[in-house]
Amino acid sequence: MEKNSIKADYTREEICDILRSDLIAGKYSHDQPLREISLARRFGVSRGPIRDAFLKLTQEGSLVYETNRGVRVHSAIADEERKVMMKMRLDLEKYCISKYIDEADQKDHDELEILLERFKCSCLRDSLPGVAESDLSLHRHWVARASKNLEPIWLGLAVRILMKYSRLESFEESIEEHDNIVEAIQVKNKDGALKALALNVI
Amino acid sequence: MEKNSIKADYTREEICDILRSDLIAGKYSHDQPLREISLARRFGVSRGPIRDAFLKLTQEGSLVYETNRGVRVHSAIADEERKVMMKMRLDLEKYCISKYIDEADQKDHDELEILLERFKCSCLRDSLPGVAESDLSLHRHWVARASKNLEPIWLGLAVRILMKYSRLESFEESIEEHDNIVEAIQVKNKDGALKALALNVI
DNA sequence: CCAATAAAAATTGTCAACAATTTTAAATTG
DNA sequence: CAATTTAAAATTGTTGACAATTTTTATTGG
Repeated sequence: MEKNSIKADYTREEICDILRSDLIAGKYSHDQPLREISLARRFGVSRGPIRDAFLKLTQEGSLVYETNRGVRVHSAIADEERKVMMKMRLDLEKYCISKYIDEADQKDHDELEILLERFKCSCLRDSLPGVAESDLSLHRHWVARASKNLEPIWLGLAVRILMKYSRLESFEESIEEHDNIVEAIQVKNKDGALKALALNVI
Repeated sequence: MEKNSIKADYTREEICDILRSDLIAGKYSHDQPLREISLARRFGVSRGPIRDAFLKLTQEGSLVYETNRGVRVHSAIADEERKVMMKMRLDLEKYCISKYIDEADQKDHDELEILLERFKCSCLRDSLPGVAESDLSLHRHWVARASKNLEPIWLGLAVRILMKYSRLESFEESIEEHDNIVEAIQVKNKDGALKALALNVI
């Protein structure tokens, strides 16, 4: 019944993704330490894969690591820092969407539609963890398709930005914003897509 | 005699830093795989710490990881991607220098001077690995002092940018550029520092 | 009762062994 | 000889054990 008590065997990547969406959803409070052993039990693996996931999330910036003391949730970012990050993320994602419009094929468009649908479902039915995860997946789709090089950089920005203001969003507004972005992409309207993106990201 | 045959016990962080500067210096060719066992022997540790370092460098973007196949050196970034990254890095570092000028105390300025001196020595005496490493350390100083949150993001950008064009730089020019940046910082001349930075980073 | 010290518990750091997978080399077949 | 199959080697994935460190608890002395 309880999600966390499922004892399937998870891979490193799955563990990392699950922890990331937990963090975005605010499931752990700021500065709270994460323990290797308890998470190892939760995911039914040994400490190795947990440590791997910690390292990745540390590099992304959502966790902080101190020698011999393990990791804890990063403290909240300041408004000024958030503004810098937003600007960087917007620049990056603009470039990616522009490239995506040029290069995406039918298969990409199909996947895009599925991800958009999944995001809408999450907004209507799920609670925050699901919404955060599907929002990230949707944006990640065009970023990853445009540039595998920029993807990890984008992810680090997006996660930290989401961690701060994940609570207050109006879901209906968010659905409309994403509808506008995807619609513009589908008709290859670059200007429209970039403007819609700017409204959503800032 | 040979650097790589030294068998001291290195920590995870040291291994990560050494590998990073090796990568920046172009010591490994593109798409070349890095093997856990041979590096474990080189650093006199077991595979665990090597794996940790691989994960960090993968997240930064200089290595690529594939399941059951390990890591290999990332292929070179395209010019367009590099331009996007440069813009992001410049924005980020401008914010950091501006904040650094406001907040740095005497101890910071002392450290800054030492790092600048070390960079100059590297330019005059060392080969590329040393220059890349001390260049990164110098910039990292004001970034880390201004924001621990932005530091990992900056590092990811700086490393990828350095990896592409690390061979052709003129060292004398680079010394002058960094002299100008640090001098402006020391007299708290924000405009001058930001302009000097823009000349160095772009 | 409080502070300082000492013992115990909890946690992280590292390692070596084994399992699973991939790559390379050898053998087989047409 | 080339293509396929099979066996061997190399490499990564995971685990449990033990060492080193940190944190918590218990003890002691004033």
